[in-house]
Amino acid sequence: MLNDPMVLTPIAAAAVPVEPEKRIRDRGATEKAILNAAKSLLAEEGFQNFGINAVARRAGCDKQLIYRYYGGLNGLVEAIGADLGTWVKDRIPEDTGGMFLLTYGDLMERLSLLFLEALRDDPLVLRIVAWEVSENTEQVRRLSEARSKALANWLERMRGSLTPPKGVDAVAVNAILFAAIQHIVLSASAAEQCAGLALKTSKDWEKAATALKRIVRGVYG
Amino acid sequence: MLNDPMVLTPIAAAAVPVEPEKRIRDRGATEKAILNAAKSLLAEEGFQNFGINAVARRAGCDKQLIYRYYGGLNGLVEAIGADLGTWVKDRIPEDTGGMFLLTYGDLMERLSLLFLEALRDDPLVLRIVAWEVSENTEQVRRLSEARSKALANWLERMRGSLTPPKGVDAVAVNAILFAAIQHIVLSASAAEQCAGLALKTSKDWEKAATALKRIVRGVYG
DNA sequence: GTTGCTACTCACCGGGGAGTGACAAAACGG
DNA sequence: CCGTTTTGTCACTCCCCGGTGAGTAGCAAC
Repeated sequence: MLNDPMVLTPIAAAAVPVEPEKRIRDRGATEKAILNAAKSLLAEEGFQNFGINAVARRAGCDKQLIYRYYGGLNGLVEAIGADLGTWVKDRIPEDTGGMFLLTYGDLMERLSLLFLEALRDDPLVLRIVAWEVSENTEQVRRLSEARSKALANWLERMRGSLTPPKGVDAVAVNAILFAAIQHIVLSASAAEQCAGLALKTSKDWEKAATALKRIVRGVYG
Repeated sequence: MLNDPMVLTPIAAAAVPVEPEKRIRDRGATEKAILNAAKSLLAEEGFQNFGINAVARRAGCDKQLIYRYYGGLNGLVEAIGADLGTWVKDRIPEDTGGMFLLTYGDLMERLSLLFLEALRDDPLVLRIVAWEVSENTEQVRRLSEARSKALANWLERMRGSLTPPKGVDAVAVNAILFAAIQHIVLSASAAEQCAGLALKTSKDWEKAATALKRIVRGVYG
């Protein structure tokens, strides 16, 4: 009643006979295309418009394939999360550039700034952070866990034999420090400012970095 | 074809003749009901499921009234934002309890903790903060502005004649401090932890507060 | 060939969202 | 009393979502 394919299809097919743009049959490539589509979609649009349909559209394939290859959105998100385990390591130089890190304060100052930089130019992870504080589903919880575990691990490995000053709860302080960094970058990406502090130009960011250093030095000396 | 009201309606009407539960006609009350519904919905469910239909459902009225009285969701959000201007003032004691705040450090320590507390038990504002870092629409931007303006104002008023230590960019440092607080509370509400720091029991929170104090004292002395 | 597997597409379903126009009924003004 | 305005309700359209079942196109072995 509404649509009669037997009438419509031949006409359409005749009107647009070419423009095949045939997707070559390659499961591996398609899977990658889907994963990349998902990542870039998440990075560019955020979790708000993140859905099966949108990913399929961007990947240029049918959503059915997402169900088949990843078992739906959940599986796809999990696949994204898998990369997260190595994010910090990949993003941040393992050796801190031959610097002499004599004290725990030296270390944390350096790591804070590195983390800030890394977050600043990884929109995907940034969106995930935003997601983590906005939703509390199994999906997101897994992402969150993967990320925080990797982070803790990384911190531990970088620490080496350095120890924080006596009487300072380093876990708590570091959590606050990293929370601050995440929120600053989040705010900046959403509104180009945070609590009255402009975060647009590189000059703005220098100010933020200086303040951050000061804070770190304040606690850790 | 699908539904024939002429057949169905009389039957239904006859079957359920009573149960009037008549909404009394009172525009003011209805407006308030809508606004409260919107606020509580936002506070409890977050911005994700925040929409005309949901608000109307919760308010127990027709969504048409939201369009009529508030001009749609935008207007409604703006009405919510209007309260935000006075949030800090309402939530936090004007006089800091007869305390002796001798230094800028004293002040900021106190304000930080107060802010933390205030955020912790105001789910609505917390959700708005999450919204601010997740979306960048005109709607949210207005909320954000109202809030940050009020915050800056409040800080300024509380500061009085106290001045930060020389050489410290108080604006930047405070932005980072408040960012940290916001993110900690956000994280806690979403995952009961932040960067490996548990944030569930009051003991956990004491640890966080102690660390925060240390940080503040570190920069401001 | 034709049989069978794999990669892929299509058309459709139910559901819920935003938004709108027409209507019912109470309240008000004369 | 009657007409108008205000207040509230209903029914409907359009759109997009997630999900699924049925079908198509390439490809390889027999």
